[in-house]
Amino acid sequence: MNSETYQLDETDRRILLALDNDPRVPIMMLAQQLGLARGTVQTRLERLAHSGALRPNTARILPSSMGRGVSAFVSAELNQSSLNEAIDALRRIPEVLECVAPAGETDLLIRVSATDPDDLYRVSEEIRLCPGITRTSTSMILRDVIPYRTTALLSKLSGTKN
Amino acid sequence: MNSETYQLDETDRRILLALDNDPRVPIMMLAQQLGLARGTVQTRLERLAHSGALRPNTARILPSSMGRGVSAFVSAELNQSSLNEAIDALRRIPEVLECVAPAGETDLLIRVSATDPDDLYRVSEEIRLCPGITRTSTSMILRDVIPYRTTALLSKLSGTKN
DNA sequence: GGCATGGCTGGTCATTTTGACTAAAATCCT
DNA sequence: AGGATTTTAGTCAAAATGACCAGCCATGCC
Repeated sequence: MNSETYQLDETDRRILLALDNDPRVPIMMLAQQLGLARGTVQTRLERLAHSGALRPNTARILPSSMGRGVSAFVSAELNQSSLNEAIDALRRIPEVLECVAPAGETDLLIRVSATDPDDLYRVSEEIRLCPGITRTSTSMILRDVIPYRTTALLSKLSGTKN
Repeated sequence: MNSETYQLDETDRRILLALDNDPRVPIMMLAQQLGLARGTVQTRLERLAHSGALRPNTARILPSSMGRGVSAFVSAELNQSSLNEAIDALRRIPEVLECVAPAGETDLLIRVSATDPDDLYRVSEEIRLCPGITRTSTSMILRDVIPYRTTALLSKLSGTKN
């Protein structure tokens, strides 16, 4: 179910783009707006929901609306042997919004959010204390220049066979 | 409309958490599941939609489902005077999914996605050629350890006054 | 060529949901 | 305490939903 990710086709993309503003528009509106039969849209929506191609809905929530006005990237080096413990520990910190493993010197790049600089300090301390983490370096995000988006990619793909 | 971000309250958070799996559940189900009146949920949903607290729906789409299996962070240094031109140029590259300005040596941290390493090279070239960008350094994301989430934060807040 | 498959269409049906609107009760704020 | 705001619980007509269906058209396979 997770081995090969579901690939969106042109119709999926059109539906998703049409849902961009309001994910709750009635299926019939979608259908006529896209020139599809209602049943088709209904089927696609159902399929999409189970496809694993979408993050959970709460991934749409901006940290700032939860009183977390301060964001930062924490890069961490770690004791390679205890990677999994470190990840588990990180997962248990609510302020850890995201974590990736990049190639290069830093082993983990962690995105955190906090209420204020003081709180940010607390969170990065908490990260530093995770088992297996040997060194961290925090850099605050000064500005959210382009917020996460896929719209441009979606549109680019549109008009292509696949 | 953008100066002060809307702050979610406890009810908003409960609604959003309940919507996490399926953003299209009927309002009545939500209402009875949460022990609220239908009208309340209806009002909150409408308010939420206009609050600016949520990213567009397409932000839920995983790049992998668009045939973009390769992700990377590109850090860029730039000629400070032409910041805005650089940003505009970046915005016009569909593969640029996100961009933040962190404190520290790198001026911009850019998240990109590509179909394969070759394509990634092409994209980073395209970034390097943006006006005002003087130097870039690309590091591929080997693993998506914790995908973007706010659920933990939402739950943490629950049970608090605000 | 002939056939099965899968997806889309356009139609039906009974049931449920929606949006808009009440008035009254509860809650919040100062 | 008093006013403002929110929530409740109720109504209504109109619309959407989910679950069907048979027909049609591509596609791929033997």
